[in-house]
Amino acid sequence: MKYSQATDYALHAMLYLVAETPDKPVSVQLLAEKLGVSQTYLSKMLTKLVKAGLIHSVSGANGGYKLKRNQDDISFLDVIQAIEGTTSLFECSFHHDSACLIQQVVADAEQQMMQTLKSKKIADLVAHIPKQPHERLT
Amino acid sequence: MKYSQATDYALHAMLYLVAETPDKPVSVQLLAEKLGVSQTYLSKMLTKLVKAGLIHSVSGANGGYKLKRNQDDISFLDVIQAIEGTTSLFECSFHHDSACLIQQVVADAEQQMMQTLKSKKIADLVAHIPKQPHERLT
DNA sequence: TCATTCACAGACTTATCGTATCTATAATAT
DNA sequence: ATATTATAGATACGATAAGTCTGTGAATGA
Ligand code: SF4
Ligand code: SF4
Repeated sequence: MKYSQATDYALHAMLYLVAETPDKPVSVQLLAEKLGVSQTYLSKMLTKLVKAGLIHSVSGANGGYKLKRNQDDISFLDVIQAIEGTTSLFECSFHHDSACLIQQVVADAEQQMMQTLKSKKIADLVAHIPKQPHERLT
Repeated sequence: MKYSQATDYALHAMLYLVAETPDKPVSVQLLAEKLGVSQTYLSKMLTKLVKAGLIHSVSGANGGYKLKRNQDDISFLDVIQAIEGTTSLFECSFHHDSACLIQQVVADAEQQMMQTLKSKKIADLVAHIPKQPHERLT
């Protein structure tokens, strides 16, 4: 059970967007180059981020992506949920008259994690971005 | 991103084991019947629980499974990790000289969840077990 | 001792989902 | 108009989850 690699890409892309100039859009071509991933694939994730209202897209020449909200407003949770969705980690596959307590327990725990992820903002790591392009491990 | 259905089965099986008599082993046949799942498939998960040291298996006639440790000692986290494994939720697929902060943030959050799951014991829900066999939703 | 009952292991099939590519279309700047 | 860029859809591939089948070996009890 793991977050998808797409989430990894999205988080890194957001990191670059936060670090870049606040106004001028950044093309997917540049981002893909920095991350060492194909443009078409990365654009899928960026589109999800757009639909989640985190970033804004500009079509046409000199277009690209830029932040939509205030950068201090964008949390890890926002990005992760934009990619992974918001369905809860555990859903009981049974049913009967009373409510499901196992599900309740796991949901509580997941809430703890979400709380933390919500408090951490992407902008918190902005100083951390490496100068060189990323190198893939796998 | 979801826990596997196997985790669902395992949690419910543990619930039954905790509720049953403390000493006499329960056969996989009975458990499978209660949960409405095939014996061979359920036994895979029970074997994982055995290897994780949570339950004990007794071969031969009148055999089955019974708890190994003190029942108050078995947490949700124990069961979940026995099935899902212990690899962390997020692993950065890149590398460079400095340490990975994104990974750190997510790991911290995951730790929060694990903390909660560790504090919740299976035995806490023992009064909750339904009399009737489970009915599958999907 | 012998047959029965059980857990256990491995091979195997199938379905589902993540990963990735390709292509076509629509929007915009020059 | 043309080049540039995002967006959508179709498609292919691989990995993992879900589930079945079969055989093996251990304990029981008759
Ligand atoms: S978790 Fe509890 S409520 Fe949900 S199906 Fe199992 S026993 Fe019923
Ligand atoms: S250290 Fe930070 S920037 Fe570098 S790969 Fe890990 S998450 Fe990405």
